[in-house]
Amino acid sequence: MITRNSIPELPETKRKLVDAGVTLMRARGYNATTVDEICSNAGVTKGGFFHYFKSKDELAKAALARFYEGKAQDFADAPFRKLVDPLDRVFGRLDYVKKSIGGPAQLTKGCLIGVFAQELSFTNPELRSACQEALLRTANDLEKDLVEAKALYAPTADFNPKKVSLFYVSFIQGGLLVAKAAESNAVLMDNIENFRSYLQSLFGSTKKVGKK
Amino acid sequence: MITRNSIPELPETKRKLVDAGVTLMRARGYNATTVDEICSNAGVTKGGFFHYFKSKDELAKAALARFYEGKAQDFADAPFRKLVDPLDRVFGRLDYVKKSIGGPAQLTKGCLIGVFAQELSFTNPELRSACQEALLRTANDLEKDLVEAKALYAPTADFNPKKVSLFYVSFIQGGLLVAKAAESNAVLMDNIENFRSYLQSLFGSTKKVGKK
DNA sequence: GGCAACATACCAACCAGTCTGTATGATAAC
DNA sequence: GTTATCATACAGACTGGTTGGTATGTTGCC
Repeated sequence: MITRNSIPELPETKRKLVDAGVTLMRARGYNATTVDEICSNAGVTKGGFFHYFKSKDELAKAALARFYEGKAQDFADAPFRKLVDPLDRVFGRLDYVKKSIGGPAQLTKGCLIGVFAQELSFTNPELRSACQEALLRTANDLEKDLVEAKALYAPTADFNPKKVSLFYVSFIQGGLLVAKAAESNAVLMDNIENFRSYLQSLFGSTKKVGKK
Repeated sequence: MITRNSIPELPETKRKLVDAGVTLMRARGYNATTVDEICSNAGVTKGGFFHYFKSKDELAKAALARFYEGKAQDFADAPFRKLVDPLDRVFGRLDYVKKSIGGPAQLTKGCLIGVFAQELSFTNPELRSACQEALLRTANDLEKDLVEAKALYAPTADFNPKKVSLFYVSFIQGGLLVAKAAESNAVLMDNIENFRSYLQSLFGSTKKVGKK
């Protein structure tokens, strides 16, 4: 379960531990990140850590939740949300993702959800399930706009908004992975443009495309 | 560097160790797989392991190479290679991937390249680079057919075969990741169909599509 | 007899988690 | 308003198990 309302009132120390966990585990993964590292990174000692978390595992759950909530919040507040046309929101989302990734030069730090899904799915059922939920919610977020846009502009078109949304989540996650290996975000940028082009073909040329 | 010609003549014991490494690390990742596990899985003791490998790290490199070579061999031998029409080969590849994944029910064990890329890119430069090379080669394999097909059927079309190939690698890797988290291959299957649909839009309706 | 191909025992480092201690602030008693 | 009580929030030393790697055999083949 990803609990909302967990953001507002975290003790300072606990929040620092979670943040350190997010940062370190994004880069090194779960197993390669030690509790001691998290502690020193957060400026806390072991006593502090285990005062707030029963185990390393539990911190990982908190880190995943915090990471997801943070991203969800970013997207909830993003400018493209205010667009009235659903298809504008779809393309606006792509623009927003591109912008938040930064230029091809800037290194992306990776997605904690993807990291955990890859590393822990076969060994940690709880975290696997949490990753699944986070990924599905991300897809669902796009799906809503896609359903609306389809009803409005291409009601008879032969595509499934849910599947297209999962396709979106897939190439983003895969793009992040390839970007890590290639030490370049160029792939991610290009992927988004390919997806944009695909969406344009699905919606015909009924609408103007996203800018830039 | 991924060395070819490493497949033919491996000592039986060494081969078993590498195979065990591939199997275990595909599921659990690098850090969560212990040398002892690999040994017992291969029916060898520690002495045997360190007789053939200087370190766990070196086995991982061998495992990655073997995994890639195996996959490359599969694709090199696949029936779609014999098709004379490049666009047929492109769609034939998609059919082949679908078939080798199996039905949505069957669980995919994941791609070692993706696992290593995710887990080790920031901590192990050598393996990161090896993953990059493996991913790029995979993309390049499709790219060749795509270039030919474009020259033949859509020479003026506005798409970049290299970028489309990396898009392909991305959604496959991302699809595998999501499939792990969701414990279902359905996403992968759907992704391939979406990509097929995208390719059809890129090539217009000039050619028949790949068969089911 | 010498070397490759292992087996077995062993070790030192590491690491998640524990235990005990202490500082601080709230609360209650008087 | 001062002291006793207690809980929270940590600090820091410690531990037991794990793990990558080593050192020392032993066996069979050329």
